[in-house]
Amino acid sequence: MTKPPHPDPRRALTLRDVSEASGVSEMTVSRVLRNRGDVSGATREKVLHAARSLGYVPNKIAGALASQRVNLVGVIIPSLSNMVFPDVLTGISAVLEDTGLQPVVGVTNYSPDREESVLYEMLSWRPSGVILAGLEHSEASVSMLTQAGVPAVEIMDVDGAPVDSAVGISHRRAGREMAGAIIAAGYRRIAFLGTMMPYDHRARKRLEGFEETLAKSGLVLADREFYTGGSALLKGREMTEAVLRRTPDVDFLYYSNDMIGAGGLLYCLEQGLDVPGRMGLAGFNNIDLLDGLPRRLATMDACRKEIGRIAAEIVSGKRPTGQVGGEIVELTPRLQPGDTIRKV
Amino acid sequence: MTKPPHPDPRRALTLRDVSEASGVSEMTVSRVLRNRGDVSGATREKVLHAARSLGYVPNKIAGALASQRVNLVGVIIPSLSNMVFPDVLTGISAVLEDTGLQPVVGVTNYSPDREESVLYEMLSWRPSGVILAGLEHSEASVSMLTQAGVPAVEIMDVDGAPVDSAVGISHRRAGREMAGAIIAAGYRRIAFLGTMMPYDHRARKRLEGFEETLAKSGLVLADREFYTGGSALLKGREMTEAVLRRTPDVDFLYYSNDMIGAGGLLYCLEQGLDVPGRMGLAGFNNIDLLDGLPRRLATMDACRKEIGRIAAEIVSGKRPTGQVGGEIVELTPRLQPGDTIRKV
DNA sequence: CGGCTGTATGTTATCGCTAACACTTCGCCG
DNA sequence: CGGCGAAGTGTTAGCGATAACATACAGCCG
Repeated sequence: MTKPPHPDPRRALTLRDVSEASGVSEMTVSRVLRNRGDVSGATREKVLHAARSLGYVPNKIAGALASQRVNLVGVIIPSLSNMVFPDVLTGISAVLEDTGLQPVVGVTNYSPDREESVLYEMLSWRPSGVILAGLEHSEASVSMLTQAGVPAVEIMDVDGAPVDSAVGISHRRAGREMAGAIIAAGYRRIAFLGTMMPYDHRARKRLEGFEETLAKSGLVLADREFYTGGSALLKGREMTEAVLRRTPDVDFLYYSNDMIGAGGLLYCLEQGLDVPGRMGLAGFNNIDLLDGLPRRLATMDACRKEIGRIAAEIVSGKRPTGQVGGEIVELTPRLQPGDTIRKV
Repeated sequence: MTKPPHPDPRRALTLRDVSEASGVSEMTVSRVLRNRGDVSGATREKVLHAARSLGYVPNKIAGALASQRVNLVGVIIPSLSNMVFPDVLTGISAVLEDTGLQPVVGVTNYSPDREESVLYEMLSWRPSGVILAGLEHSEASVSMLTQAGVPAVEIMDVDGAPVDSAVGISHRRAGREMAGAIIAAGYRRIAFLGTMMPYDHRARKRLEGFEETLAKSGLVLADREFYTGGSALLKGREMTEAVLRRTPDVDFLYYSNDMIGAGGLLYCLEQGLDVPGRMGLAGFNNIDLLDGLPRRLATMDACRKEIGRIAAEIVSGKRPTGQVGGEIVELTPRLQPGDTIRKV
């Protein structure tokens, strides 16, 4: 059997193949492909041509092992179907794009155990940074993060102590401010409708802040309703119906997210309720979807893209930070009164 | 300076650290951590204890290089904000979970150039398979895929020739069937509202199939309207308003996706139009959101989870396929008439 | 009790690439 | 015109793990 023009096609190409095809050393090929060091124009052309015509794709595994550098950033979030996280990812990608870093996404489904294993898996690839949602993590996760020796940014929340850096808003404060606005508008029989998830700490903190401010005005929640899973829009409807049946005199519905809020709003409008006169509504997150609703739901912007951007700046060392350790960036959520709270 | 109990904490731990801490060879540690080969119970315990107490996280980069095996599967999709792709990912993850493989997601924003660079980046990590949306790719992408020597599954679409395997539905057929149902219900002045994106090939194919069937009944589109970017729900409203103003006598609105369809539906109901009597509507995808709408939009299920599942089975070699090369799996989209098409 | 089998462990040689340094040529200056 | 710096290229030695083979030590049989 004679030597074929291309060696065994099942074997992946290596630097050596390119080096042989172009008549220079592997090192020079490596330099050309990474744009590093001095290489003459003629050699560069030769090498690039050979690499392209062979269809060579560098092996980053070997490269990373040799250089002890990995251009990946782990991003760990609870869910993709939440609308919220794609926005954060957009912010992250926008910044990372011109740093040579690349985000790798892991999803936990709000489970601390899954978070731990996703984190373990990610760290085993030795990323140059990690961004993860929330401040609550298993003990093992925290110790992995500190051991890892790379920047870790906890995002979305600042109510607590981060392992390293944190970027987010205070959900307690968001809850308090929303309660304040609702009370100021004159509503008094207020119900909460939200997720059941024991691990949605941010929704929990918003509720805590919310009730705290109600209490200061001598109020307590008139009713509360929780859900898990399913189409959020539909759940919003169903929960709203349940609350209105059970507690007909409520005058305000505070939802833990915009999606169920939108469902509730559609339901109220169908029922012919006077919104915001007889009934006020508010959600949380300021998702795009709201723009298309018959009426703009009151909500609070969670600064999602901004959070992503800043987190990415921190992991990529782009931030003009003087300090050695982590930094905490608290953003301010903006109340969007929309059309579902009475004007004062 | 004396030797500290733990060596330089900035240096990441290696097998050697664990091996020294437990008094066995690196090889034995490696065997324990991978559950491979025969290791005595006593040694296993010793090693596991040492690894845990040190907080050792294996270096998969080195492992992958040595074993020439990478437990990653690249998944390349156009967008995360589309609602569609998270479902596909769910299907993929569900299957991969018990194969030891892990999906890594890349997003192209419907740009062939970005697709090419995302693919290049992924292949440079030598994944054990690639799943990517659509059958249309740049020449370079196709050649990378064939060269890579790993299973490649093109998903969502089967109208065309795949590089290796394909799993999806025929969008031409979906368009034809929807047109058939609409005509059968007696609608005649039909408009199309959809994405402008030149690279949304699947929407294009649906429209082609749709017009084809219209033509067979001697019909042509009464109007068409396109959009790019923005909140899809809002765009659906705006486009619908534009069409109704421009062509008041249309009696059916066919949307390229459910989200804009939902916006259109809300608009029509607000205008007090008789749906589905005076005006019929249909979308595409059967997204969850529809469950919460005042009326159920007619749509067609794109079998998203199923597609993800089967694609994952193919890349993981779980499929009882006899053939050597790729296989093509065509799923059948199901028409969901909902409440926005007249019953015949 | 020699030799054989099998279990439990250690040794050696990569995997494909890059850091660090060594080595040529030049050109240019004193 | 000898020497020195810079530009361009090559050589060597790992990076941290695993495959494949080698070894050690039981137990067991004829």
